[in-house]
Amino acid sequence: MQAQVQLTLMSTSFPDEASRRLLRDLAHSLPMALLRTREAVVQRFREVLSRYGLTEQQWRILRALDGREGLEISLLAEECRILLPSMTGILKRMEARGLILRQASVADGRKVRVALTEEAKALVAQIKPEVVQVYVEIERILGRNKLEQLYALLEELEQGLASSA
Amino acid sequence: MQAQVQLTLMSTSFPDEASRRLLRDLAHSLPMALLRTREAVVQRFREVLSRYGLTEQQWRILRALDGREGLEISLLAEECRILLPSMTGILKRMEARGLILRQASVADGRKVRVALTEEAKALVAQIKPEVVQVYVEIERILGRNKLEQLYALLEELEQGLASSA
DNA sequence: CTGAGATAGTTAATATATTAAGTAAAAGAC
DNA sequence: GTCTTTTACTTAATATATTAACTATCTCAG
Repeated sequence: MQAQVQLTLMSTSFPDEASRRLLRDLAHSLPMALLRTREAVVQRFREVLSRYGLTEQQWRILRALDGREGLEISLLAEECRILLPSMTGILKRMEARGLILRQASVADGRKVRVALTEEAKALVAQIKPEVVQVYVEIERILGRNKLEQLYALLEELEQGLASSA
Repeated sequence: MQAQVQLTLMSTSFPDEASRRLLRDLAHSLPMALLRTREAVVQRFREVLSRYGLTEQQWRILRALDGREGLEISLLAEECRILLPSMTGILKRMEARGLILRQASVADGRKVRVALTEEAKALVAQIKPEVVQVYVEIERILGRNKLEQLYALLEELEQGLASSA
């Protein structure tokens, strides 16, 4: 079965319908499509964030912590989809800049909670409206319905891949 | 107008309908949704590619060069959505491993064309069927219609953002 | 020609991503 | 209560992303 697929793929002369469609899908390339669109979207946000000396990842962390008391690093990492080794460095830089505070847990010596400083909260409040404007533009481009549709499809695929893992 | 939005966003007590929807969209976070889905998709491909000691980026380059005589580095970079400074390092590693060849252009001393070695072509032929199987699974999860729908929405948003840049 | 720009790539510096190891504290097994 | 395993992070090593600066051509106006 696997060998069959390989064979038809390697002989490009007379591919049957099935492998022709697979090849077209391959040309589509879902990772590339997701990358290109994400790149285009993120660029808009980056234009805003870079004026404040923030990276996209730092903004994700600011957004996740905003309006909360604090969060364990692991939970924060999970929510922001940033791996722990990356978090270590990012939080170090954010702490050095005075955007976050760390406090070790008394109950569990391994856990560390991080929270926004007042300065960071003010920064988030200042940036948020500009970020909202980017969303407004995106919705203007795609329309509210299609945007919701896109969210739904992305979610469905993510969940499907996760559950069949 | 901008100040208006900011004001409603900062008073979380009684947000009106518009800002409430904007905040929900913000919680959605399109970059995060694209990231999460892409992460889930790419992980499947990475399981295959890592067995061959390839990164996702290197695979994009292999795929782009496969079946062609060669390509200028700039064009390759554009097609693979990899920035030139990154390309320099990636191509260096791929050349060291014997996957690509470089040849300076005679017509234009600045340009460099890269092409796959025979070894690389054989590697691509070997890996391709496994990659196709990942696509088969993705299509099984989402269904062909929804998958095409997803591609279309991603494309439309990307184009929209590009043209309104 | 010739000098001002534009192009193709690389180098440099900093920030993240990814995988593997390592460390310290906590939870469980016995 | 020790011993093993798990958990929460950090460190290390390598690969890539991003922005800026630099080099060697090339192009083209004058």
